[in-house]
Amino acid sequence: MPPKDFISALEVAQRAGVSRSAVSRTFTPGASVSAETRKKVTDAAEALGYHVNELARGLMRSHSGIVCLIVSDVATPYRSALLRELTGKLQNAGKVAMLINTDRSDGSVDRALSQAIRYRADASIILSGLPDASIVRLCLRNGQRLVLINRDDDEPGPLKINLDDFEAGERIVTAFARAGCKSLAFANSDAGTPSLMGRERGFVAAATRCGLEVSVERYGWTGYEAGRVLAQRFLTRSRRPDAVFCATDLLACGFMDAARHQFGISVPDQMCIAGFDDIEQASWLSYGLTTFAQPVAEIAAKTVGWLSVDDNGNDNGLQSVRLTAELVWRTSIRAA
Amino acid sequence: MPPKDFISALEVAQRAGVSRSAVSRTFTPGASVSAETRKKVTDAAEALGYHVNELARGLMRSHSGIVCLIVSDVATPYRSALLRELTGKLQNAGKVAMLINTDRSDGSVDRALSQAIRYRADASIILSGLPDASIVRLCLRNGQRLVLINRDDDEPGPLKINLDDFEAGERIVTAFARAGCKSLAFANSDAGTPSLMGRERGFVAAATRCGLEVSVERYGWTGYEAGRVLAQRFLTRSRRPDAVFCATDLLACGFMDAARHQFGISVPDQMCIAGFDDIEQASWLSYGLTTFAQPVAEIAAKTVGWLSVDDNGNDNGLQSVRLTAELVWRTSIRAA
DNA sequence: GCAAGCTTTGCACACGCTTGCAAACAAGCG
DNA sequence: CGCTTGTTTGCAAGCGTGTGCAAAGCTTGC
Repeated sequence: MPPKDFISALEVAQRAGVSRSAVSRTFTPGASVSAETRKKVTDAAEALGYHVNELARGLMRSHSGIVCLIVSDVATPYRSALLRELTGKLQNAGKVAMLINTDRSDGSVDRALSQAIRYRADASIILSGLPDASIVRLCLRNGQRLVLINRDDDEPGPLKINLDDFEAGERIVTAFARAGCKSLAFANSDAGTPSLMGRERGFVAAATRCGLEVSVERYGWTGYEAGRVLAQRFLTRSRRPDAVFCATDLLACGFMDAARHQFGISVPDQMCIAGFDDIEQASWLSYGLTTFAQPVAEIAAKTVGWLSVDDNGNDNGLQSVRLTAELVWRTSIRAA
Repeated sequence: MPPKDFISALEVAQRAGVSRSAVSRTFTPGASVSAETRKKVTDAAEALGYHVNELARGLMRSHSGIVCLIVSDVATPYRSALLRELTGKLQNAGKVAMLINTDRSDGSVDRALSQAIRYRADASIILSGLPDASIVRLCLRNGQRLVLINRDDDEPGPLKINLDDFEAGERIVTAFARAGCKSLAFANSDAGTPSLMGRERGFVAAATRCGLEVSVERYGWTGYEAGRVLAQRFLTRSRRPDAVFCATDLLACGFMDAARHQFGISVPDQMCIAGFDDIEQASWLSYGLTTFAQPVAEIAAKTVGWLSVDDNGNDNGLQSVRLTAELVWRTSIRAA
């Protein structure tokens, strides 16, 4: 197989009998080409299998069409759902998604952003971790847009999208109270991210305000296994809680499974459970988890919309978006 | 904020007091630079916040470092797990992943490949759908490598990675037989992909060979909901199967949930269930699903390994890899 | 028929980088 | 010291594209 390089605009031009600028303009929306030459060009391009070289194009224009998605734990239900929405909407907006995995190590996000710069990405969307302020400034200085999702940074410049975590924590307390629960518990990961802590603080605040007993445990990462461990901790106590709010649906699934299958507890009769995210599994028959829904579609829409506003124009003052997580009722909290 | 363009190698060169070539060579592994000038260059680069422009670099070199992942239904547990492995290993190999979502519409994969060409990707990995032969040839002709995962095409050129689906179907029959099951069922999606059909054919073949009763239903897409519908179909029959092999873990979860919660069937006492993929949920306490494990790590390793063999050298004859899916035993099939 | 206005087209430069080539330089050897 | 060999370094020619500028072509109105 001869690794003959790609067809260039020059070859198309020669075959079509026009100048190279003509073929360039043919593939540039809004450029001035007569219908006749356009036809000649597209025909030749078709015949030769010509495809514009976006790398070269990105070299000339200041934008590449690339948007970096910086994320850890891609395989997690909530993360992958958000990924689906983002990539889909980005494609519809004519952008292309570059996926960068981070781990939880230090500097991981910084390395990702550095890659975004090397590929001259138009924007970076950060779903996990928090980058160093200096590299954030570097990105912004070069016209790269930044979106922080659920990251709660207050540096000006990036668009910040956050949920009403604190209020959700409060709201679920009243739901538990209405179900007649007296002894509340919050099962958290010890990752300590602002979203998780916001939910916790709202929950504890509302519980004490209502005069309800409340206790908190934190363990591991926000996954199923951690939920089981947390159940172990809460359910081997002398006095068990009768309502537990898990910081994450995955935690909730693990917690519920342990409660039912290892401790023989009946949910929601003996214990009410709620989660956060509304991952697909929350709706499965085995769980029927009452939970707060992350508005992933809306998050993605807001993000991509902000990226698509006119470049040359005003920086439209939007700096921060706050969305509310709706509580979707299923069967893990008993009726009042 | 002044959209002052990115720092170029020229500016670094001027500040360092060397030629532009020197800074280029400093960032090109294996190029000839003295330790002294390298130091001057890296210092200047650091001070100025210089980052190599990979777009321009990809214009010169014949490879861009970009690898396209073409996939539909990213948010699915198996798909996202594979995605995690692939992106991780690609990054370790110094490549960068470009994610392209496809839907199930016609030409969707072709459009994705066309984008891969426009960005001069070094390779494309296709996890969903099957591209048109003509565009495959176009990719290959231009030195773009292609990997088809579980797609079962026989065009020469791409690397094809497949599982022993047929054999898995056979193996699970003997497991069912050993558990004393008499009436077998296969719950499939009607997507009709080669992997799914392979599992079905292997299952049916082995069952009839063993003289066991066997019936097949196909419905919808390979998700949880389809599993519930399939359960409905099988379990409202006059004669219920006592063992069902689901083409996919998601189908199995839906099936099992419906069987237990809607039909009050006890698994595995009254009915044995097996799945395929070994998604995370299969190991959750509520399911304990006995299933075949997709060797995602191995698939990713084989893929990235193949992409990393020396370009200039031989095309190393490898064209097709066949991996085996190990059966992982849990509790959804009763012991013999 | 001519001037004015608009559209189309080609030229040529720029984008930021890599790399072959040859000059410059350093070192080893008789 | 001269010759040879090996290492650095700068020059300049690209890579494939977009786009300003001016020339050319076409249309319109008088």
